[in-house]
Amino acid sequence: MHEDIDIGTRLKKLRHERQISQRQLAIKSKVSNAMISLIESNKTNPSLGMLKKILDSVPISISNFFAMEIKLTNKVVYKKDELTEIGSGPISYLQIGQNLNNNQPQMMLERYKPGADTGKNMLTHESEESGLILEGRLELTVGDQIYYLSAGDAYLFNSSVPHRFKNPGGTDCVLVSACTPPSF
Amino acid sequence: MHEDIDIGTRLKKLRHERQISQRQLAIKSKVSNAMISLIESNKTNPSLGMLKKILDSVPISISNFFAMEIKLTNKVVYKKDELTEIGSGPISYLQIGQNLNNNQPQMMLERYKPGADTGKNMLTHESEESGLILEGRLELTVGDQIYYLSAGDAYLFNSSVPHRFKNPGGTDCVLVSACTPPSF
DNA sequence: ATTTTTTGTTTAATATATTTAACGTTTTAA
DNA sequence: TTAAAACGTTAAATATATTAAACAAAAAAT
Repeated sequence: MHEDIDIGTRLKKLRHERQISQRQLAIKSKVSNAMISLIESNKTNPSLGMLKKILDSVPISISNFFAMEIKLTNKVVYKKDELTEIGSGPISYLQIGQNLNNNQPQMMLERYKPGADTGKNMLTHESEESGLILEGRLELTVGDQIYYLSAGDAYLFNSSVPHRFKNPGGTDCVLVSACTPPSF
Repeated sequence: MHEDIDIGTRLKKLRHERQISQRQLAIKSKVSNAMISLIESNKTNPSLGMLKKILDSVPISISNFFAMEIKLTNKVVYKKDELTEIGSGPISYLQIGQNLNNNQPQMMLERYKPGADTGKNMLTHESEESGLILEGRLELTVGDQIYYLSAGDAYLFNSSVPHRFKNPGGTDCVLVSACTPPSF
């Protein structure tokens, strides 16, 4: 159900990156060095005020501290045929990159065949998403509103609002989208 | 020096968005309702385990909870001629949306005239950026590497690495890009 | 070689987060 | 128009985070 977070290794990693000792960090943040030790070994469940005091001295924001991820790849360019297909059937999603981090935009080249539809049970996820139509027409439902877009038009909305994509036309609908953080 | 964070109103706002009462939230997250009340009125300094237990039941990540911003607009669709031009001269940047929040992808339709160049002093900012070429050719420099891309090709890299865009061809280069968080 | 610092860990003392149980107020049902 | 349920707040009980102080091990200094 509720798994606890390993803030210990997170903090230790951050501290090692900055190359400072527990005691140095303790002094900078005006906290006991014992506290740093206990947190790093996950022997305590620190309060937010405590964590903030420490992170403020680094400095790094709480948000970024928890978004902090390990760099995996140094690949930059993905040739036309190197995009990874993560869709199937009447909807194709060609994603730029693989194993995306939480702070990266998930950019995709999407193709909807005539009539293709994400379905009547609406999509919701914790992201912000944006897109721009390249070819064809798109029927976009966001909340209780229905919009019709054609080539050149664009959208931007919070994905926690229920939404749906459909190609109402007789030709393929092609669009480029970006989603932050990645939705799947 | 160290200012404390107002997680009280943050949580209250989140709870109101989801339209649930303190007690309902308390039950969902298996926490006492008193705790929710105390947190929302900033009368206590909750532990991270406590906060996570609550946020897990919403659900929302700690990172996003602290990145959470006030919604400014409910505009969803931007027609072809409603994109906002934020470039000038030989490079055109048509941005989707205005006054973007920190957690939104900044998506742009970019057009580089022949020879257009972001300049030899490289760009660096704290973001992740991605793009896909629609027309023409692009010379992309990231770190000490130079790449050549044509229609259909794409890129994805960390913007803190110095980078540069140039159109080396004789025709316009058009691409769609996404940057998280927005770089300007 | 032997202090002298600096490292990270641990224990007991104490400060405070969290719960349980009660409170008064407002909303919903009958 | 009274009863019952749900709302958010508060006080005392208790569980636990945090500190101060002492610990052994390793690194640096003399």
